[in-house]
Amino acid sequence: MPELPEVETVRRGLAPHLEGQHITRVDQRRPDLRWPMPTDLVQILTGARVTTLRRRSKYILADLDRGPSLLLHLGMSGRVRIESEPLGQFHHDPSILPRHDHLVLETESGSRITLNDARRFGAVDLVREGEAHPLLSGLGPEPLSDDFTPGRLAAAFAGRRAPVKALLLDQRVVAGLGNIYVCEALFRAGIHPTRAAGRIGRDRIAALHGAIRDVLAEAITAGGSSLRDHRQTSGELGYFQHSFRVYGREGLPCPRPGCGGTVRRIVQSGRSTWYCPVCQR
DNA sequence: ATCCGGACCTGGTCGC
DNA sequence: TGCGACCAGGTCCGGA
Repeated sequence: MPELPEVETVRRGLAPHLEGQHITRVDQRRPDLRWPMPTDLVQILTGARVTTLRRRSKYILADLDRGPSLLLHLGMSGRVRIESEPLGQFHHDPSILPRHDHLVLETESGSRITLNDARRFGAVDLVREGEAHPLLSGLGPEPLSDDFTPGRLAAAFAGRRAPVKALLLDQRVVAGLGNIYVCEALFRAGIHPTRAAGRIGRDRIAALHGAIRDVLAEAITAGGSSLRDHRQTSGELGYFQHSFRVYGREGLPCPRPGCGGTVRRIVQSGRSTWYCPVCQR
């Protein structure tokens, strides 16, 4: 489900409940999600203190005061639930069925953190110190960091005949984008999603670079608003879904003033793409 | 090397 | 109300 902004929102929601806290109890309810969880997961986590919660791409990393870091990925349907009330008194969201609660952490301050993932495309793993973890080692630059530059994007696009949409979904090119924010960034940059990446001019790549940063930053801000309102800490889309300009808006008018186009949906390598055929070229 | 389609899962929605 | 078809925010893998 979650792309970079949703994962960042989950991280921010989780941080006050985890950072500095000892994990007092761990309940692992199945051996695997997409892959097997480490056999020593419960042993490593129980009694450990979380020092820092970080995010890399769509992964949340909890550094521990002992040994490895905990790695979480929410896949398509992963959610995190935070409960501070004792069991039994908590009136939880009925849309999150306890049926798919796979991992539960309790902290010394009494928070209970539950990973729920119906489709089980998510992942839980440990990253040993100094290890080049296979899920992390191939990742491209963090889009909101200084590592992500127009030049680097241009270099990744050079000579490539694949549609620009496919390359933006490739986590080796830039990390953290998914279907939604790729559609939204291409719309903002006025670039047609089927255009061969290698045939986009430098100025338009620079515009795309800016659009990627803008849309992610705005979505994170909106996620933060959701957090302050206690609307969502779980990985669901926050307020920003009301700001989508093309995603999911087939048949609606293009929001660009004066454009007059109609948002279209096509399918590219099995996934829906929404765009405006008039102002995206 | 690059590109694409299929695979992994469950649940929600829509049309009949 | 029931049932099948189709769709979904990710990403790894294998074959062309």
